[in-house]
Amino acid sequence: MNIFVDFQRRIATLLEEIVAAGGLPKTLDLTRFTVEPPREAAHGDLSANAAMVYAKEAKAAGANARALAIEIAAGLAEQDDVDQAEVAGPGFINIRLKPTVFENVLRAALNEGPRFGAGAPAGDPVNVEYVSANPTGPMHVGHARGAVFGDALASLIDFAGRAVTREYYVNDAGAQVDVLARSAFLRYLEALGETIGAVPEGLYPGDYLVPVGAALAKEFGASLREKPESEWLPVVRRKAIDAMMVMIRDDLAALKVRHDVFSSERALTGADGGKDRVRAAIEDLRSRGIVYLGRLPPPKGAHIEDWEDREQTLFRTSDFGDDIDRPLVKSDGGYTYFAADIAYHKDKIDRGFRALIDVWGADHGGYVKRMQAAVAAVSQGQASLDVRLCQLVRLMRAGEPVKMSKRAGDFVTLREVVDEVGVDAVRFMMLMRRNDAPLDFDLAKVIEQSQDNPVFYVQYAHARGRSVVRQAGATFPGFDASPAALAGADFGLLTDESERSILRLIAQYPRVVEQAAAAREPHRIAFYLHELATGFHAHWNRGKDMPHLRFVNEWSKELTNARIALAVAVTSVLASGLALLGVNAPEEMR
RNA sequence: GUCCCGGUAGCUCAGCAGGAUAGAGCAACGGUUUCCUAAACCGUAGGUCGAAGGUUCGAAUCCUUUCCGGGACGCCA
Repeated sequence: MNIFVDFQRRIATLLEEIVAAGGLPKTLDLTRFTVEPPREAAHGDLSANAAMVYAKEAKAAGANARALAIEIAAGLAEQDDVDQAEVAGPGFINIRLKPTVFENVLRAALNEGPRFGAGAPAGDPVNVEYVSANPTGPMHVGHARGAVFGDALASLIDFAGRAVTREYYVNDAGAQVDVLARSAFLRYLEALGETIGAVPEGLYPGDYLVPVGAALAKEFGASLREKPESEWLPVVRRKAIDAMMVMIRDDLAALKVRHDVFSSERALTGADGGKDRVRAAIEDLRSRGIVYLGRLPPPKGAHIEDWEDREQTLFRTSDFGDDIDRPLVKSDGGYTYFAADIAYHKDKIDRGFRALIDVWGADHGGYVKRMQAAVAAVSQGQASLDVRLCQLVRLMRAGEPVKMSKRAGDFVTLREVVDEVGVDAVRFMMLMRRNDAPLDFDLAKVIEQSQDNPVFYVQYAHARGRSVVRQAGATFPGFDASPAALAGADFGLLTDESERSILRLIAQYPRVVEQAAAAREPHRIAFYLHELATGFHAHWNRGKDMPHLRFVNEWSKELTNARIALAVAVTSVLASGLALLGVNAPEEMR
């Protein structure tokens, strides 16, 4: 139940009547105006800007914004659940609702429970791809942001009513996995008793490959040692990639990030047998005349030592909005990463997806246009790709930047941070920030100030609400706190202004969900939850000075019923929002 | 040189398709614990929304120019 959408519709109906009466042109776009909660409580419960938006059109019929507003307001004022509709300022229509509206919202929140705020199923299924960290080592803190963001975004879109598939693209086909294999082979030799000394430049030095080497030694004994690289490399590579993916899946689980589908780049290329779908995708484009042999100008800015001007296989991405055309085949005959990525996105489209979302790090920003061009080309304009860029996390330790590099081997792993500050704090902190704003993540600070982290504030509100419900049970033996029982309470007893303001916040939840999903901005949920928690804490504290405002009133079970209903609705919405963010909603704080 | 993302209170950040007197947390200062958990609450103070033009009833928000910071522009992934 979304009262904002409801009134948007009602005003649209009134506008249609005005159009029919000749007061506005027939071509009116009825989606242009908004119904929103006014910033000032004094302005009522809802505010609509319709009259100002259509002022120009009204002028043609001899009216102005205020006259139009007065007409709309008059129509609204006649409706049963509208207490008052008045025109203010340049033409705002401020609507004050009868209490029954909010009582119905409360009832809906209780009856619908965890589904309150969910959107009706609508729209194309969405494919959300996120994380896609290379299978060459454990996840580090830098990966966490995109992982948490993508996971929460997927949950949000799903809750808002669109089917979502959560996907991870495993980059298991490039040169980096050969490096991984050589690095693992070194550890294998080490496990066989050889002294390997320092890990050579260009290989991954991390300790996490030690167990992989040991497992290889256990499985193959010394048999791999005598073989040429061309023979052992595919074997070691397979084992190492599998081990890395197990590790990454564990890291994801620790961060409570889940995926439905893991897609392998290697499988697309047919490198281990099977159909070469990269080639198929390129051939498809070639047959349509958008792949050709040509030359590219040398890149500007960054000077490249070994730039060679040569004829190469190019994809005419510039026909689809990219700046220049892009190469598909490397000089050694292999596919570029881009070529494989085209095949991968084509695969998603072939699986029926028209709406694609990719979550990338900001360092891939330069890649957006060409990928969108590719999706447009491959789908013949039927599919769209939305890329959400997460600015890189600057990891700090007491004000000092910490370098994060797999090669250096001194990166801070995701696991270390999760173990230290907890998954809830990591997730909430990352989701309290817009994805396209940079984030300084100071380890020392997060650990030291974890008490001040907003996640505890919101979780505490939930725990406090649950405690209140338990308290009601202690005061009234056999108290029935089930939503069904509470939905029958007399909500007319909730007359205090701070109770009403909490009800207003609850009524906003469906709107926040809808808009956060449409804007693809999970952080709006986090901010909303903080606001709801603030309202709840504030109201709770008023009960200290004014005992008659407490949730549990031993002298009135009716009043207690109504207020516990409010508390249950608040905890229900908090739990719902926290679930979208993947953060635990505790029964009590320890 | 081109492209992308930022620039809002001392600090970290919100600001919802352009809406009414720009908000929150932290830090600062002053209060509140016989009372459903003080991991909380109340109050005070703090802002030329980087700058300049433009669009209109109205701009932190849209457009142009410009300054500052970060990132990307290679057959890497």
